[in-house]
Amino acid sequence: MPEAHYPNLKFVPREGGYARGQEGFELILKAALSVLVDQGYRALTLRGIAKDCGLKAGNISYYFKSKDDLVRALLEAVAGSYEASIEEAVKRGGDDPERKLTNLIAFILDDITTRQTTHIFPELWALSNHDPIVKERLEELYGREHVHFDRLVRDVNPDLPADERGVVTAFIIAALEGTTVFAGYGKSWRASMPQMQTIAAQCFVAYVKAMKPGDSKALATGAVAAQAPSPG
Amino acid sequence: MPEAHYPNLKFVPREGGYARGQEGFELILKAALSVLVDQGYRALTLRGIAKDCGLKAGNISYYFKSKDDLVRALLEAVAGSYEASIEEAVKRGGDDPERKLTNLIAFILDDITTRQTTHIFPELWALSNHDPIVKERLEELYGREHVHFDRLVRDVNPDLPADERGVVTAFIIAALEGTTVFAGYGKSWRASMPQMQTIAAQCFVAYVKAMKPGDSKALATGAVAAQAPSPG
Amino acid sequence: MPEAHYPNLKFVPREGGYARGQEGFELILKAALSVLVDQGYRALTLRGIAKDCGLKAGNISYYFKSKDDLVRALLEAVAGSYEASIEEAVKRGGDDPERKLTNLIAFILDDITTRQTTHIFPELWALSNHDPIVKERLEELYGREHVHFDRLVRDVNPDLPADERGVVTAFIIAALEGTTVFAGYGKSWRASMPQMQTIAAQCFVAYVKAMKPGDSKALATGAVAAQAPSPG
Amino acid sequence: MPEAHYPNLKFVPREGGYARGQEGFELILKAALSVLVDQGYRALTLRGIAKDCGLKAGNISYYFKSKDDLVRALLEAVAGSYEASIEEAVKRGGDDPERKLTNLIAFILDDITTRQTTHIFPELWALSNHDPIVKERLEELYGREHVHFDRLVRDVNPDLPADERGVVTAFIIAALEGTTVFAGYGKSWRASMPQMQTIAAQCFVAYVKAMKPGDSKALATGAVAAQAPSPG
DNA sequence: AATGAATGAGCGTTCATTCAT
DNA sequence: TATGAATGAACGCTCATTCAT
Repeated sequence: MPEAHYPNLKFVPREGGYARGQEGFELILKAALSVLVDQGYRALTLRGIAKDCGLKAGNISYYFKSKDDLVRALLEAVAGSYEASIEEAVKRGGDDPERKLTNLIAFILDDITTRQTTHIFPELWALSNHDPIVKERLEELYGREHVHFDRLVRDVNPDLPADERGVVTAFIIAALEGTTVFAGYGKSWRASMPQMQTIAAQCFVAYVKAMKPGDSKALATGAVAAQAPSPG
Repeated sequence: MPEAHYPNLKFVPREGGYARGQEGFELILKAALSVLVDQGYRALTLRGIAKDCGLKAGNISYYFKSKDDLVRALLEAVAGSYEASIEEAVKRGGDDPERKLTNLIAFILDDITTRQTTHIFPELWALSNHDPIVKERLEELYGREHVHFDRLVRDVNPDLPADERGVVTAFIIAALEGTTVFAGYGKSWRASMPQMQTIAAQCFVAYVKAMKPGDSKALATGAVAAQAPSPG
Repeated sequence: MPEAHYPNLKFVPREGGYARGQEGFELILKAALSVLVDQGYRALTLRGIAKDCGLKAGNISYYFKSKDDLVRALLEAVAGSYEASIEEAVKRGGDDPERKLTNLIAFILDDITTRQTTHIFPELWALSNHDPIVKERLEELYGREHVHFDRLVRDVNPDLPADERGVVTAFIIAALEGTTVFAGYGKSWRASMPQMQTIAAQCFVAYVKAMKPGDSKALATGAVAAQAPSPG
Repeated sequence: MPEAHYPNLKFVPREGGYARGQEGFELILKAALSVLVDQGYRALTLRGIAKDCGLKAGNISYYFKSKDDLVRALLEAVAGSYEASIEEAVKRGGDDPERKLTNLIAFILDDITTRQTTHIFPELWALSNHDPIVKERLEELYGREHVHFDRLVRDVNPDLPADERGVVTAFIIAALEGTTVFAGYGKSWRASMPQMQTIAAQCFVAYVKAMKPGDSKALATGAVAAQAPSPG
């Protein structure tokens, strides 16, 4: 259970590596993460980070040449870590496609109840609307998540054309991630997350299994037929 | 199509009405909304807002005695407007329960493709994690949305116990709202939103119809059975 | 007892009189006085005054073309009122010179226990160091007070040369006014003011009576002889 | 002659010492003192202080976490320095009680002719009416001054009961300090200060010597008898 | 590697003042 | 007369950043 996978943050040096010691580097990023989680993006100031890790503000500029740099590194660490945890969950897998999909759904929904995930991702979503770098990294992250889900969806329903599969997969991911806001850490429906896991798994697995090619053909808004996948 | 329902923002005076002119009041709130949508919360400064509406920074303090006040009024306007648009969509309704539910799903998914909705709500989600006022208002907003959805879900499947219905309803809302991040304005899956509307409607309506009492009983994580709702 | 002689403030129009209604004029000055007494000079803002008298800030600029003007008018009102109350006290007089002097001393010491006097005069003293207008008006005020005291001192000891008399008179006034800070309204020695009145009267009357010409001849500092006025 | 004892200001670090460099700390306080003396409390702004010591406004916040803090430190420096100079004057003493008292009176009257003292103390008196911290510090300062004077008064007239002695001492201090406003730096009677020193010494020493227990018994106002201390 | 010190820009806010109505 | 609205300047303060040590 990913109770706290951020402690496992892997801080990958970019572009030839950071010039100086790795320890201070990680120290700062962990402090930044902590501030972001505890106090939000507005409070993510160099002084705040410095205080959290016992350094002085000036010294942070020694490790990161600008705050933007630091934020980017933090973004990378967070995204990379999230990717890694999904990867791991996928590997733990299960015995058959449906079970694998179910388990991955459950894993995602578990993860978003984490304080870190609940607090960080909405910040990233907000940032991504005005910061192309965040936007791109987030798209990459969700792209990789999409690959994993898409593979499982294909295994569950091999007859589904790739494009239709892609969309339904995207919707499933959107649904799961979106649950953060409603049943994440400290949210109103947090206590119902176990039931939601059951519901999500049942709902999406059943739907994927029952889908037939052409089912997701778009209908004009207002004329969307409320119908189950076309009976075969 | 709610291409731009924020221009229709109703600025409801609080506390017996604002003492000062309603015009400047709305002018400022519209400017603030515009800044928030265009540049994000970080750029929501008094000077930024002032520039956007052709005033000077000091003058905004004449209308709102603090920035907090302004932000709260903006929050109220945004939330109230969203509530109103949902209300309206519910009224437009449809001929039968399934159709009503389908239409409401479609409406929500339409609305989140709006630039305003796509840009504002993630900001609110992020803020809500550290600002109790935002959190509370958001919970109220989604609480009202929940009431509407819950009623339709009940009409579609009257046999479902209220508590189970509440959870599945919450999950549906979470799924729809969460789609903002993936298929909202400017997002990767934006172009697939029509298909997603179809998918969401099919998936959730079918699931709700098929649900039997006890289906959403929580299963131990890792042992979630990938099963369709128990066949009746 | 001058418990509240500021309500008797006479607002004398200057230089041809103020163009408009006397009522609003006085209203504003009274409010300004009230703010000054209650909250100090720092809080003496147009908005503060306006709030206190139920007007709007802009309207004050209609009566006083600048805040400086208002402050000057307030200064005039306060100083004039203080002068008037001294005048009155002098008139109430007494039956013989010593008694007159004693009574005037007692009056001054009574007056400075007033909340208004205790709060306003230190503000004026402070202002006078950097504002020539305040300085000049204060000098005029104390000049007039000096005239009254000087006359009584002369009556008590007619043999004293005018210049020596002037200095001892000035010292008496300084001593009395200075008591504001130590035994004025809310001050540590406030409760001992009755005894101080006795002490001041005894001390100064006795000294004045005993003075001989040349007594106050300055001695080099550090060599000041501690001696009573030269015994005749 | 204490022409300028403020340059000797000892800036005592509070709370275990200031974390930052002592030099800049003192630089700022000296600049603040200079601004206060030269331009008054109204002009005591961070920007003004900064300009005076060649720093930028923001940097002052590095040394003092708030302006209040700075003002408090300045208050402490000023008060402490005044206390120290009195202490020193007391030590320089004299050969007998009367001479000691005379010398202390002369010292105080000398000190208040200093530009700094003349300009600063009225500001403090004014502030003390609305700022409890200033009020308290000032009371402490004058309390210490009172101790010194009270001891000398006791030596001059050992028969005087402590309570009566306390009041007459307080009055003497009030008289001396109050002279600031009339014969301080730049004041009308400044040139007569030497004579005032003689007068004050003669007047108060003679009075104290002649006092008998019960002399300062309060009389009903308006009935204060103008009488010398009861003849023994 | 780390700090203390400094800076310039910008923040929210308050203020005296102006002006059309 | 009186108000609402607006302005420009200044306020205390925070911030990211720089740089000598």
